[in-house]
Amino acid sequence: MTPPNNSKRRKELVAIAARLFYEQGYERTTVRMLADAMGIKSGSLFHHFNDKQEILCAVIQDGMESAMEIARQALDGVADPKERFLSLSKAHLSTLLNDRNAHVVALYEWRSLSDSSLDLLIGMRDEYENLWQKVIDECVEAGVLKGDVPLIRRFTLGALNWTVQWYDASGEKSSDDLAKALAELMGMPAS
Amino acid sequence: MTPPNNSKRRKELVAIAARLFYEQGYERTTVRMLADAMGIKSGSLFHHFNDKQEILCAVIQDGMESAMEIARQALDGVADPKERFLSLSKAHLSTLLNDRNAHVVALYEWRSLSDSSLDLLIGMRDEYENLWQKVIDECVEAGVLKGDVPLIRRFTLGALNWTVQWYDASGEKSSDDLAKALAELMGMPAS
DNA sequence: GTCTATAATAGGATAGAC
DNA sequence: GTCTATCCTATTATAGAC
Repeated sequence: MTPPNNSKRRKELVAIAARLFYEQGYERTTVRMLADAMGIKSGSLFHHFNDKQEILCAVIQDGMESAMEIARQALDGVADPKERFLSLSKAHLSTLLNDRNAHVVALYEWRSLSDSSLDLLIGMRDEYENLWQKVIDECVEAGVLKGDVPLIRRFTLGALNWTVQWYDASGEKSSDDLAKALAELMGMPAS
Repeated sequence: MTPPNNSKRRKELVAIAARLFYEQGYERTTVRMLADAMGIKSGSLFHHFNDKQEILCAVIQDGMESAMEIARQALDGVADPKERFLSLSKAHLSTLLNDRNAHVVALYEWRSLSDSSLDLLIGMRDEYENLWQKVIDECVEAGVLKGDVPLIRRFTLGALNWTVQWYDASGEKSSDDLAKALAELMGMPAS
């Protein structure tokens, strides 16, 4: 039987898998590659996970959880709608661009999940999007943004999520710089 | 030997491949699936293409070419910077959301290309991005947008490209509606 | 919890006839 | 240009010993 889902060892293995899935994509990463990176043989992998897809599910769960946690922290104690939007954007980009891996996988590899994994994770995704929805709602109510809130949320997350495709961590701009630039583009210059 | 790259038959096959790659992703699509959809046996596929990856390259080439053509048409005869931006956005979303397939594959499956295919295609991508760069440049010069132009281009294309992940063609909003909404969000309401 | 060994199959690609 | 037949390897997953 596989061990409990919250074992420390499993967490480590999931983090390693996240890195490989991030670097090469889920489908191109074989269980042998995973086992190698984990320092075990491929047969041993199946002591921790029932199948390959379950590893992906665990990675995505991990990515969503940490994104959620960092997002909540970022909003904690911040009251001004513009500031909340900026802080949430910084948190989002931070998980994507600095601590790359799990959150990126969570955004880009949904297609490879089984239906039952999808059921498990879709609630977490909705929860995260609701956080954004509320913050944008506050901005609209405060008059610093205008338009259809779900649409603004989707455009914003699109602009942010796409940074994964082009951002160069060794370049001049920090992920915080990007967040600021996006807020400015949307008519919310730093006050 | 494989036939010339511009044969009509090959174009048809590439379009079919584009649909499958769009629906399931490149890695999850097998050459047998491709052959089935094309109405031939898998062995026959290799009369038209040297290997699977070459099919992807052809699909992406196709996607970039048609996106480029539609973009040029959209800008033709339009002078006002704001109008040009809107028109280009509409064209981009139209190739992504209505005539889904090749352009979507072109955006999302770069990772699976071989180095030599990459060399071939990277120039086309740059050309397309340059088109956007110029239009945004014009907007900045006209004072309707402000900020770092490459950054604005990337955020804009991110917001647009991400629509693939959530857009529902059977919903109320057309792809043109989305383009308008984004322009408004960026402080360029229809005049 | 990890190992070795291996089963079972799927996947990309080729050869040669028609 | 397509078919049949098939090769060859990679891949996921299992079984049983330690």
